[in-house]
Amino acid sequence: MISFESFVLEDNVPIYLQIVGYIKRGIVAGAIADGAEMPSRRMLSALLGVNPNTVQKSYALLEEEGLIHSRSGAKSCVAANDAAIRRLRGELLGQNLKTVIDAMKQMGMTLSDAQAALADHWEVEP
Amino acid sequence: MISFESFVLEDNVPIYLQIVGYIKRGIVAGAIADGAEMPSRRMLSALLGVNPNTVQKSYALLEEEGLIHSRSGAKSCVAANDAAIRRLRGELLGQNLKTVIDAMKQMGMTLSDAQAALADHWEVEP
DNA sequence: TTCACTGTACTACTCGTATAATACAGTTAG
DNA sequence: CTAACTGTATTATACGAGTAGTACAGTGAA
Repeated sequence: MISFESFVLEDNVPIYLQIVGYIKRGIVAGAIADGAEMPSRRMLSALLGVNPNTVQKSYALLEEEGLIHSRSGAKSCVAANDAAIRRLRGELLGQNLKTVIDAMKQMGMTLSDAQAALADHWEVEP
Repeated sequence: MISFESFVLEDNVPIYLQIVGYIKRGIVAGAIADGAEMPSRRMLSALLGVNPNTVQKSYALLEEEGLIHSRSGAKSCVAANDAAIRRLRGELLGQNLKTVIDAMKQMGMTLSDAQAALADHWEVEP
């Protein structure tokens, strides 16, 4: 079962998208194996302190993308083979890096600056 | 005068915050010098294709943080000395990197992986 | 079979974002 | 001086996000 221990809510980005991103990254990392059970919508909403409808919205989005499979009454489970995981890794990496790279370039930084800054901030957090 | 040529609207993040971020990065890069005139709220809103009230919200936020100075009737101007710029650079860099580093770590990447990915994506875009 | 849990589906409400249309007083260049 | 611009303020509307409460049928273990 996936752990949501390191999940922290951020401001200015929709909660249901934060949940989707967290689960996607968990799938890429292998923390959630193919076929594994997902926590129920009610349980996860209680754990995160958000509304059940918000988690439902996240799960519906994951279902649309074919990353989880749900049957009425039973727990949802992960549906992500190796090909899907590879595609997902590239997608997430690209999205995350594009924002930072654009910002750093606009601030006048070079690739060397960026790599130095990345190394500086890598081990700072607990 | 600062150029908004490379400004592109993103989804899922408030427009007025995107504008604030763009201007802050411009100040850090030196593209907007201390004392320089800001574009008027009406002109910028027309240029970006957003509502004047949205730009007003951005400027009000920058005013609150002491990064611009406005007098009724005259154009607003930048108020950012070297100390303020240094503080701003560290602030923006930390915010941007924290999100990416957390995401990469959750995906199971090492610092080497991250630096390689950063280099891969650095020169891809026009 | 029973019963707790599951996914799913509603309605209603609050709040922040964004737009729209004005209005008014201060500034500044012609 | 004047006219075009400026910042500032107001009211109204629309939409998505998030919360709250409720309901119902399917699933699965005791």
